[in-house]
Amino acid sequence: MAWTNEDVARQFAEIAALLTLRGEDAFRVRAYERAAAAVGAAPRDLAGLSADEMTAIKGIGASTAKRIVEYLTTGRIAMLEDLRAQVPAGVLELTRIPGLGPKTALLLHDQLGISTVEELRAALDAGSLRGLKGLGAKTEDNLRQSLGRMGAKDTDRVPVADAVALADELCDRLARLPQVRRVTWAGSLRRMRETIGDLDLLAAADDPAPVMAALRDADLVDRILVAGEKKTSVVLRRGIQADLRVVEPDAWGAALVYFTGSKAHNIRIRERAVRKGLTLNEYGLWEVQDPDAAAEAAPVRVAGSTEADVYAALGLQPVPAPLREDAGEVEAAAEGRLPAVVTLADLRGDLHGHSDWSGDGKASLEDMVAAAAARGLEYWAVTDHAEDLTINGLTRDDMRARRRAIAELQDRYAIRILDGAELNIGVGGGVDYDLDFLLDFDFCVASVHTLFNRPREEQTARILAAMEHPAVNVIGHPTGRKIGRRPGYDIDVDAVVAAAVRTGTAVEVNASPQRLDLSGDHVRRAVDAGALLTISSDAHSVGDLASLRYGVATAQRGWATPGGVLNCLPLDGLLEVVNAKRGPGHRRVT
DNA sequence: GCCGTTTTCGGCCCGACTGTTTTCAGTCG
Repeated sequence: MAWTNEDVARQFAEIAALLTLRGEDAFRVRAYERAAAAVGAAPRDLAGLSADEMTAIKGIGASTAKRIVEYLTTGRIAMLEDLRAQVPAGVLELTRIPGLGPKTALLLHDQLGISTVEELRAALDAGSLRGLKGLGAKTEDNLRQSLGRMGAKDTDRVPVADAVALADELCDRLARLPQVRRVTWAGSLRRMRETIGDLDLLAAADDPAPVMAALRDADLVDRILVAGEKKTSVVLRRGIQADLRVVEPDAWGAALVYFTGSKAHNIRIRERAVRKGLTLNEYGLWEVQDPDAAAEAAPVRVAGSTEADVYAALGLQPVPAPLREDAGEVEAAAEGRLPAVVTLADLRGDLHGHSDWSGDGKASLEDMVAAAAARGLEYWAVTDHAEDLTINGLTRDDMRARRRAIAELQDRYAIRILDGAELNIGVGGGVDYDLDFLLDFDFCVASVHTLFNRPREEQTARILAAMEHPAVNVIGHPTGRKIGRRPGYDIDVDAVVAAAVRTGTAVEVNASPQRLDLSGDHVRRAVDAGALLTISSDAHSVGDLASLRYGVATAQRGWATPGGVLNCLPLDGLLEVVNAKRGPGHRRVT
């Protein structure tokens, strides 16, 4: 049961979807959706919890806890099996067609017996949808178009870094319009999720019409989905959807809160507004109108021009965007115990990077050092691959030669160049070279690069063994996942995190947008356990150093503070940690 | 189905846009 929480979350999400299709009470549906989210974000593995401990998690009640226990003990949830038996599998698939929701799916099934996408296609061709209540020619047309595009790459989520580039481009263009006072991107992109489903753009302008027109007419746009007064949606040629909202400047803060989400976070703070006798929408935080008041009485806006105003008026600390996932941040903000999360400016160095001494490095050592220095870093560790990685690794002689190159560069650059290596964790937990040779390095990352599909116990034991080594300072990309390409290898993250605390080894937040490893959820577990993190670019080129922002955002999503991040320490503090790991019997790093 | 510093019962966030309708349902976020 490697991914218990994710498994359970999926079961609940499916229950919610099937209940919706059955036309069940919307609040019951939401309860299951909320339970799915709560389980997915839970800081501990559910397998180790009793039903009582589960209900302590917000969003898990007696009923859902019982179903979790049922799933953990029997591997199935009877309620879900019943639902599956009642709703043909294809009907759920129908709702994945854009513009086709549960009501229409149910109508198609009940009236025409349609329960697969193929049957819908045939029904459209045969013209048998005509005459159905509420389905006119236009809807028929839209469905035909949607079906035509199913299977096209439209629906794929894009990596966060690609989305940032696209969103920046669109914002730059809109910012040039004379009507636009402010423009930015919001949504899951601002929360810095790992992948992005659509781009949410927000602009402040007194006259929205020209701004809407500018997006509709942009050459990046493939087609227009929605063209309203306050909202425009388009699909970009790149295949991703972009939504634009334009508000008056006084509503900027409230609109930014609304448009940043997450949906669950918004619901949470809107409920809080209601309890305070207020109502929150994208135009502001308002006093609730007295129903007896004169119809022409102007509504009173309590807050709206900045996000901080809106949160303050709700009695909340301002919540950094990456934390807005309804994972306890609202409660923490209400109690004034929101963490001061790590920021890019807190990073004093980068502890994982490559030069072209590694076979896969794309820039010279000096170019990398210069680039790290230009970013204002105090230290940079060059951690080229070690000899066991036969394709890219450096022999001992290579490492000695590189050491001379570092010394020569060090004379000319103020930034401290740490002589490092990225070691390979062997199948038994051993690493490259020998102890004596390893103690000549200043800093070592150790990572798994081979044999990804070992059993969980073996894979975990392998990493734990490497953590015991006095020269291993951090475990690189601890789960080995590549986003959208391969899942992580099967390890017990909680055990790794516990060992990190015990051995004084850090765990990496690899900032490469294709890794983001640890993930935000795993970071949260590490933070809760008190493990030390590194936020490292794993740069293989000069440009890769810019990835640090994604590592920082991932650490923020896991509630990490500068105090829990090794490379937020000044150089002497960092070296103290390295020497502490080595223990008294071994050579010191100075 | 969940939840409570007004509540253990009766609430549960709020709005834009489209299409098919003469006042609103469905979908989406």
